[in-house]
Amino acid sequence: MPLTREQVIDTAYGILRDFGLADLSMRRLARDLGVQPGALYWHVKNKQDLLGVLSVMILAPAGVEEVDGKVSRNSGGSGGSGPIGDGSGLSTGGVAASIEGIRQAAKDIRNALLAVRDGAEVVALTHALDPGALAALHSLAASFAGAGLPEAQAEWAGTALVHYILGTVTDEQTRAGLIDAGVLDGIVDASADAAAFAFGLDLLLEGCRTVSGQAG
Amino acid sequence: MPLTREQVIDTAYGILRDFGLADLSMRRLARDLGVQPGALYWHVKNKQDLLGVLSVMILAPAGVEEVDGKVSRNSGGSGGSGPIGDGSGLSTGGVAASIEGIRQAAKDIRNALLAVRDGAEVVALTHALDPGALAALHSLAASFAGAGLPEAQAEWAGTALVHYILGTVTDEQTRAGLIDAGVLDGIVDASADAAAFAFGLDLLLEGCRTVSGQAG
DNA sequence: GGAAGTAATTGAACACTGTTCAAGTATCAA
DNA sequence: TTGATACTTGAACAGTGTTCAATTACTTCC
Repeated sequence: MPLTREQVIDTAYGILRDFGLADLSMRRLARDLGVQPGALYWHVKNKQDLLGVLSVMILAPAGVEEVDGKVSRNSGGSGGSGPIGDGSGLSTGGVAASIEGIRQAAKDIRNALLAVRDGAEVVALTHALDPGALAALHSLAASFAGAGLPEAQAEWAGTALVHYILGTVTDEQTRAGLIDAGVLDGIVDASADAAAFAFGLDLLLEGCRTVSGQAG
Repeated sequence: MPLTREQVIDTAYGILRDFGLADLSMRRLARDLGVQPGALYWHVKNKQDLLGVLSVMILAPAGVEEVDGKVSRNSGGSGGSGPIGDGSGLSTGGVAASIEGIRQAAKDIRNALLAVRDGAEVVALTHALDPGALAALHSLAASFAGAGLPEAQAEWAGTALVHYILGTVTDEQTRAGLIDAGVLDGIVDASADAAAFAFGLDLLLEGCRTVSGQAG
């Protein structure tokens, strides 16, 4: 039977997950599928298009679903959802609840990125070429609107958080990759990374609380 | 007369500044110097080494000087320095003064990055492979220690800020590049970008103030 | 069953990338 | 002038993403 787009994407995802972005070349992908490189371009527009699809897959466990253009959050990640996330897409609680929801969403996104090698880099690449293409990031950024900030500021806060997440996790994974390759020595301290991430998140969200309090 | 390392670096800097990272290939660089590509490798270890040097040059206007291993800040950027920056490398004022100094340093770094095409991307690349290689970023991160935060938290805050700066400015420049290339439409609104950056910076620094106040 | 038409794949090529290295050429000191 | 050092060349290696005419596989219709 002929090659399908699904096979191409799944195999690409497997290479990325297990070997990283550097190993995900069109030729390597074709070889793994037992096919010539040109064949891939029947199923996929180009490599960036493929990475875009992979970005969505990477972020899927973070629990954003798109149905008929409506976006709702689904309490992704491991463990119970926080005090928010009723699935309506509209915040029901107050400012405090919103901020806690954002915190949880940020952590969910980080976990999703960490589950795939170079996940953050791939997502950052896709996001750079087309912010708004990734629902998970877009809805995270949008959720600041329900946190007591005026429109412009809410947008700015959202992009700040997205940049922080992608930058931090990209660094974590780059460091892990270098250590893994023997270029850098040291050990990967996952709990330290998690603590550092949580602290930076605290700063942003505390700042958000303060600013929204004084200029609501 | 023979080619010098300085010529190589200066020409590379010129290509980067005027045409961007995509145009800075070793072959293009060699062509501009009227030389074969192999000749470059007598003066420069490899491309990453070259980018490392360029990163230092890009950040130079942000006003960090390295003399005998000691790092001091030199009130870079346009306009007068803030209430800090006495050049001793040690903060003399209180927490508030430190935070204002950090804010100014962050803005200076952003301006330095914006002055060169893809400046943020180049610096981010260098920083990823070796954090601590770039004095300007390192000293910015270190300056949180004088802002009333315990050691571990100060380090986390520093890396958070660095990630925020590099991520945000990389995005600004990528967007500008895409618009310039006609891939994306819209106009570059520099003042909006500056306001967005300043707001994200506010969040981080306000958060820092709050956290340092409750857990000094 | 055979012809027609579409769907999919091949294989080769294009225009690049960073990097290496034996061989050759300048340049300078003895 | 010889010898050594400094530097450059030209070619090659091993890749990269992408395109496209020609070819094969598969399905549909008569």
